[in-house]
Amino acid sequence: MSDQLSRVFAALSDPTRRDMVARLTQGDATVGDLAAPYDVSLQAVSKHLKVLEDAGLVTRTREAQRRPVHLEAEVFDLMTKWIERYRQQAEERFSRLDALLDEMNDRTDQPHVRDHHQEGTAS
Amino acid sequence: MSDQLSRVFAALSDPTRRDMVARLTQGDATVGDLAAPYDVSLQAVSKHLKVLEDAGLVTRTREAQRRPVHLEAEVFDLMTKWIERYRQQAEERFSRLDALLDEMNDRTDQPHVRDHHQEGTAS
DNA sequence: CCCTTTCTCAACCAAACGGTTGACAAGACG
DNA sequence: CGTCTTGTCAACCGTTTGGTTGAGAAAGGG
Repeated sequence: MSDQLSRVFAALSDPTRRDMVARLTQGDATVGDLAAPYDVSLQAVSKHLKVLEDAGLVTRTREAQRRPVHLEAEVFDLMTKWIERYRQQAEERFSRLDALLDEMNDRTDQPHVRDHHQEGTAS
Repeated sequence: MSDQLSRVFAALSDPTRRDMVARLTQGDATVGDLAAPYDVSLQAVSKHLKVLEDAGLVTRTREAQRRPVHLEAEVFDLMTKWIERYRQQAEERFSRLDALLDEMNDRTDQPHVRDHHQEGTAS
Protein backbone atom coordinates (compact mmCIF):
# COMPACT_ATOMS: atom_id res chain seq x y z
CA MET A 1 0.00 0.00 0.00
CA SER A 2 2.45 2.62 -1.20
CA ASP A 3 0.76 6.01 -1.64
CA GLN A 4 -0.98 7.98 1.07
CA LEU A 5 -4.30 8.28 -0.71
CA SER A 6 -4.53 4.48 -0.85
CA ARG A 7 -3.70 4.26 2.83
CA VAL A 8 -6.33 6.86 3.74
CA PHE A 9 -9.07 5.11 1.79
CA ALA A 10 -8.05 1.72 3.18
CA ALA A 11 -7.98 3.08 6.72
CA LEU A 12 -11.51 4.42 6.38
CA SER A 13 -12.85 1.23 4.80
CA ASP A 14 -13.20 -0.26 8.29
CA PRO A 15 -16.34 0.73 10.26
CA THR A 16 -14.54 0.56 13.59
CA ARG A 17 -11.83 2.91 12.38
CA ARG A 18 -14.41 5.28 10.88
CA ASP A 19 -16.18 5.30 14.23
CA MET A 20 -12.91 6.12 15.98
CA VAL A 21 -12.33 9.02 13.63
CA ALA A 22 -15.87 10.21 14.26
CA ARG A 23 -15.33 10.11 18.00
CA LEU A 24 -12.00 11.89 17.72
CA THR A 25 -13.76 14.91 16.21
CA GLN A 26 -15.16 15.37 19.73
CA GLY A 27 -11.66 15.72 21.11
CA ASP A 28 -8.46 13.78 21.75
CA ALA A 29 -8.72 10.42 23.50
CA THR A 30 -6.45 7.77 24.96
CA VAL A 31 -6.21 4.26 23.56
CA GLY A 32 -8.21 2.94 26.48
CA ASP A 33 -10.95 5.53 25.98
CA LEU A 34 -11.16 4.63 22.33
CA ALA A 35 -11.18 0.90 23.02
CA ALA A 36 -13.97 1.03 25.64
CA PRO A 37 -17.03 0.83 23.35
CA TYR A 38 -15.73 -2.08 21.29
CA ASP A 39 -15.69 -5.70 22.24
CA VAL A 40 -12.10 -6.30 21.15
CA SER A 41 -8.74 -6.41 22.88
CA LEU A 42 -6.70 -3.28 23.54
CA GLN A 43 -4.06 -4.64 21.17
CA ALA A 44 -6.55 -4.76 18.34
CA VAL A 45 -7.45 -1.11 18.94
CA SER A 46 -3.76 -0.26 19.07
CA LYS A 47 -3.38 -1.86 15.64
CA HIS A 48 -6.30 0.13 14.26
CA LEU A 49 -4.67 3.31 15.53
CA LYS A 50 -1.43 2.35 13.82
CA VAL A 51 -3.32 2.05 10.54
CA LEU A 52 -4.88 5.48 11.05
CA GLU A 53 -1.49 6.92 11.98
CA ASP A 54 0.25 5.43 8.94
CA ALA A 55 -2.47 7.02 6.81
CA GLY A 56 -1.73 10.38 8.43
CA LEU A 57 -5.26 10.66 9.81
CA VAL A 58 -4.08 10.66 13.39
CA THR A 59 -1.05 11.51 15.53
CA ARG A 60 -0.09 10.10 18.93
CA THR A 61 1.78 12.06 21.56
CA ARG A 62 3.09 11.02 24.94
CA GLU A 63 1.58 11.95 28.33
CA ALA A 64 2.83 9.81 31.25
CA GLN A 65 1.76 6.24 30.45
CA ARG A 66 -1.08 7.53 28.33
CA ARG A 67 -0.89 8.07 24.56
CA PRO A 68 -3.47 10.73 23.61
CA VAL A 69 -4.64 10.32 20.02
CA HIS A 70 -5.26 13.44 17.97
CA LEU A 71 -7.19 13.74 14.70
CA GLU A 72 -5.37 15.41 11.81
CA ALA A 73 -8.26 16.84 9.85
CA GLU A 74 -6.11 18.16 7.01
CA VAL A 75 -5.77 14.72 5.46
CA PHE A 76 -9.46 14.82 4.68
CA ASP A 77 -8.61 17.46 2.09
CA LEU A 78 -6.57 14.90 0.17
CA MET A 79 -9.63 12.72 -0.28
CA THR A 80 -11.98 15.59 -0.97
CA LYS A 81 -9.66 16.84 -3.68
CA TRP A 82 -9.51 13.48 -5.39
CA ILE A 83 -13.25 13.01 -5.19
CA GLU A 84 -14.13 16.51 -6.34
CA ARG A 85 -11.69 16.36 -9.24
CA TYR A 86 -13.37 13.38 -10.79
CA ARG A 87 -16.86 14.35 -9.83
CA GLN A 88 -16.35 17.62 -11.66
CA GLN A 89 -14.96 15.80 -14.69
CA ALA A 90 -17.94 13.49 -14.70
CA GLU A 91 -20.31 16.42 -14.50
CA GLU A 92 -18.47 18.27 -17.27
CA ARG A 93 -18.88 15.21 -19.44
CA PHE A 94 -22.60 15.22 -18.74
CA SER A 95 -22.72 18.86 -19.73
CA ARG A 96 -20.89 18.21 -22.99
CA LEU A 97 -23.22 15.32 -23.74
CA ASP A 98 -26.23 17.48 -23.00
CA ALA A 99 -24.88 20.11 -25.35
CA LEU A 100 -24.33 17.51 -28.06
CA LEU A 101 -27.83 16.17 -27.66
CA ASP A 102 -29.25 19.66 -27.81
CA GLU A 103 -27.35 20.28 -31.00
CA MET A 104 -28.67 17.06 -32.50
CA ASN A 105 -32.19 18.00 -31.54
CA ASP A 106 -31.77 21.36 -33.24
CA ARG A 107 -30.83 19.70 -36.54
CA THR A 108 -33.45 16.96 -36.46
CA ASP A 109 -37.10 17.34 -37.44
CA GLN A 110 -38.22 14.38 -35.32
CA PRO A 111 -36.49 14.54 -31.97
CA HIS A 112 -36.34 10.89 -30.90
CA VAL A 113 -33.40 11.44 -28.63
CA ARG A 114 -34.69 11.46 -25.10
CA ASP A 115 -33.31 13.30 -22.13
CA HIS A 116 -30.74 11.03 -20.54
CA HIS A 117 -29.87 13.24 -17.62
CA GLN A 118 -31.93 15.29 -15.21
CA GLU A 119 -30.82 18.81 -16.13
CA GLY A 120 -33.38 21.47 -16.84
CA THR A 121 -33.21 21.72 -20.63
CA ALA A 122 -36.79 22.91 -20.62
CA SER A 123 -36.81 24.86 -23.89
CA MET B 1 -17.55 -5.85 4.38
CA SER B 2 -21.21 -5.23 5.12
CA ASP B 3 -22.13 -1.58 4.56
CA GLN B 4 -21.80 0.31 1.32
CA LEU B 5 -19.61 3.09 2.68
CA SER B 6 -17.01 0.49 3.68
CA ARG B 7 -17.19 -1.08 0.24
CA VAL B 8 -16.77 2.29 -1.47
CA PHE B 9 -13.71 3.23 0.59
CA ALA B 10 -12.22 -0.24 0.13
CA ALA B 11 -12.83 -0.11 -3.61
CA LEU B 12 -11.00 3.21 -3.91
CA SER B 13 -8.09 2.11 -1.74
CA ASP B 14 -6.56 0.41 -4.79
CA PRO B 15 -4.62 2.68 -7.19
CA THR B 16 -5.59 0.61 -10.23
CA ARG B 17 -9.27 0.91 -9.38
CA ARG B 18 -8.94 4.63 -8.72
CA ASP B 19 -7.31 4.99 -12.12
CA MET B 20 -10.19 3.09 -13.72
CA VAL B 21 -12.69 5.39 -12.06
CA ALA B 22 -10.67 8.38 -13.28
CA ARG B 23 -10.72 7.08 -16.83
CA LEU B 24 -14.43 6.33 -16.67
CA THR B 25 -15.13 10.00 -16.04
CA GLN B 26 -14.05 10.44 -19.68
CA GLY B 27 -16.85 8.14 -20.78
CA ASP B 28 -17.98 4.53 -20.70
CA ALA B 29 -15.50 1.83 -21.65
CA THR B 30 -15.42 -1.91 -22.24
CA VAL B 31 -13.50 -4.32 -20.04
CA GLY B 32 -10.87 -4.69 -22.75
CA ASP B 33 -10.46 -0.93 -23.10
CA LEU B 34 -10.02 -0.60 -19.35
CA ALA B 35 -7.57 -3.49 -19.18
CA ALA B 36 -5.30 -2.24 -21.98
CA PRO B 37 -3.03 0.12 -19.97
CA TYR B 38 -2.33 -2.37 -17.18
CA ASP B 39 0.03 -5.29 -17.25
CA VAL B 40 -2.42 -7.74 -15.74
CA SER B 41 -4.78 -10.37 -17.11
CA LEU B 42 -8.27 -9.52 -18.30
CA GLN B 43 -9.63 -11.65 -15.47
CA ALA B 44 -7.91 -9.49 -12.90
CA VAL B 45 -9.51 -6.38 -14.40
CA SER B 46 -12.86 -8.15 -14.42
CA LYS B 47 -12.43 -8.76 -10.69
CA HIS B 48 -11.58 -5.11 -10.07
CA LEU B 49 -14.74 -4.13 -11.90
CA LYS B 50 -16.76 -6.50 -9.73
CA VAL B 51 -15.40 -4.74 -6.65
CA LEU B 52 -16.34 -1.35 -8.09
CA GLU B 53 -19.77 -2.70 -9.04
CA ASP B 54 -20.42 -4.17 -5.58
CA ALA B 55 -19.55 -0.78 -4.13
CA GLY B 56 -22.12 0.83 -6.42
CA LEU B 57 -19.49 2.98 -8.13
CA VAL B 58 -20.07 1.39 -11.50
CA THR B 59 -22.74 -0.42 -13.52
CA ARG B 60 -22.28 -2.86 -16.37
CA THR B 61 -24.74 -3.22 -19.22
CA ARG B 62 -24.80 -5.63 -22.13
CA GLU B 63 -23.97 -4.75 -25.75
CA ALA B 64 -23.34 -7.79 -27.95
CA GLN B 65 -20.28 -9.54 -26.48
CA ARG B 66 -19.11 -6.29 -24.99
CA ARG B 67 -19.89 -5.15 -21.43
CA PRO B 68 -19.72 -1.35 -21.35
CA VAL B 69 -18.87 -0.04 -17.90
CA HIS B 70 -20.56 3.13 -16.69
CA LEU B 71 -19.56 5.33 -13.77
CA GLU B 72 -22.27 6.06 -11.19
CA ALA B 73 -21.13 9.42 -9.89
CA GLU B 74 -23.90 9.67 -7.27
CA VAL B 75 -22.08 7.29 -4.92
CA PHE B 76 -19.38 9.91 -4.52
CA ASP B 77 -21.94 11.91 -2.56
CA LEU B 78 -22.02 9.18 0.08
CA MET B 79 -18.33 9.66 0.77
CA THR B 80 -18.43 13.41 0.53
CA LYS B 81 -21.25 13.49 3.06
CA TRP B 82 -19.34 11.34 5.52
CA ILE B 83 -16.16 13.36 5.11
CA GLU B 84 -17.86 16.74 5.35
CA ARG B 85 -19.87 15.73 8.38
CA TYR B 86 -16.80 15.00 10.45
CA ARG B 87 -14.65 17.72 8.97
CA GLN B 88 -17.27 20.21 10.04
CA GLN B 89 -17.43 18.73 13.53
CA ALA B 90 -13.65 18.93 13.78
CA GLU B 91 -13.72 22.54 12.68
CA GLU B 92 -16.48 23.38 15.13
CA ARG B 93 -14.34 21.91 17.85
CA PHE B 94 -11.44 24.09 16.76
CA SER B 95 -13.74 27.10 16.90
CA ARG B 96 -14.90 26.25 20.40
CA LEU B 97 -11.31 25.76 21.48
CA ASP B 98 -10.35 29.07 19.91
CA ALA B 99 -13.16 30.75 21.77
CA LEU B 100 -12.06 29.15 25.01
CA LEU B 101 -8.49 30.24 24.49
CA ASP B 102 -9.62 33.77 23.68
CA GLU B 103 -11.63 33.82 26.89
CA MET B 104 -8.63 32.64 28.85
CA ASN B 105 -6.50 35.30 27.25
CA ASP B 106 -9.03 37.93 28.24
CA ARG B 107 -8.83 36.91 31.88
CA THR B 108 -5.05 36.56 32.01
CA ASP B 109 -2.56 39.38 32.43
CA GLN B 110 0.30 37.41 30.91
CA PRO B 111 -0.96 35.62 27.84
CA HIS B 112 1.33 32.63 27.55
CA VAL B 113 -1.18 30.59 25.62
CA ARG B 114 -0.10 30.59 22.01
CA ASP B 115 -2.26 30.32 18.93
CA HIS B 116 -2.69 26.61 18.25
CA HIS B 117 -4.68 26.95 15.07
CA GLN B 118 -4.34 29.17 12.01
CA GLU B 119 -7.54 31.18 12.24
CA GLY B 120 -7.43 34.95 11.86
CA THR B 121 -7.80 36.04 15.47
CA ALA B 122 -5.60 38.99 14.65
CA SER B 123 -6.68 41.26 17.44
C1' DC C 1 -22.22 -24.72 -38.24
C1' DC C 2 -17.82 -23.55 -36.75
C1' DC C 3 -14.68 -19.98 -35.16
C1' DT C 4 -13.32 -15.73 -33.22
C1' DT C 5 -14.11 -12.12 -29.89
C1' DT C 6 -15.30 -10.62 -25.36
C1' DC C 7 -15.80 -11.59 -20.93
C1' DT C 8 -16.90 -14.38 -16.54
C1' DC C 9 -16.47 -18.38 -13.41
C1' DA C 10 -13.65 -21.69 -10.70
C1' DA C 11 -9.62 -23.22 -8.52
C1' DC C 12 -5.50 -22.13 -6.75
C1' DC C 13 -1.67 -19.34 -4.40
C1' DA C 14 1.04 -15.84 -1.79
C1' DA C 15 0.49 -11.79 0.87
C1' DA C 16 -2.15 -8.73 3.77
C1' DC C 17 -5.82 -8.04 7.31
C1' DG C 18 -8.13 -8.26 11.74
C1' DG C 19 -8.24 -10.66 15.50
C1' DT C 20 -6.14 -13.38 19.46
C1' DT C 21 -2.71 -14.36 23.52
C1' DG C 22 1.73 -13.69 25.96
C1' DA C 23 5.63 -10.90 27.10
C1' DC C 24 7.30 -6.61 28.37
C1' DA C 25 8.43 -1.46 28.21
C1' DA C 26 7.38 3.10 30.44
C1' DG C 27 5.64 5.75 34.19
C1' DA C 28 3.03 6.78 38.45
C1' DC C 29 2.72 5.63 43.08
C1' DG C 30 2.61 3.20 47.63
C1' DC D 1 11.94 -1.19 45.56
C1' DG D 2 7.75 -3.57 44.09
C1' DT D 3 3.41 -3.10 41.77
C1' DC D 4 -0.33 -1.30 39.08
C1' DT D 5 -1.70 1.16 34.89
C1' DT D 6 -1.33 1.96 30.07
C1' DG D 7 0.01 0.63 25.97
C1' DT D 8 3.16 -1.73 22.35
C1' DC D 9 5.60 -5.67 20.18
C1' DA D 10 5.79 -10.47 18.55
C1' DA D 11 3.94 -14.70 17.16
C1' DC D 12 0.23 -17.03 15.60
C1' DC D 13 -4.33 -18.04 13.13
C1' DG D 14 -8.37 -17.90 9.97
C1' DT D 15 -10.26 -14.99 6.22
C1' DT D 16 -9.93 -11.80 2.50
C1' DT D 17 -7.48 -9.80 -1.40
C1' DG D 18 -5.22 -9.49 -5.78
C1' DG D 19 -3.13 -12.05 -8.80
C1' DT D 20 -2.61 -16.35 -11.85
C1' DT D 21 -4.24 -20.21 -15.25
C1' DG D 22 -7.82 -23.02 -17.42
C1' DA D 23 -12.44 -23.74 -18.92
C1' DG D 24 -16.50 -22.08 -20.93
C1' DA D 25 -20.60 -18.91 -21.80
C1' DA D 26 -22.58 -15.47 -25.12
C1' DA D 27 -22.90 -13.31 -29.25
C1' DG D 28 -21.32 -11.85 -34.08
C1' DG D 29 -19.34 -13.26 -38.53
C1' DG D 30 -17.23 -16.40 -41.87
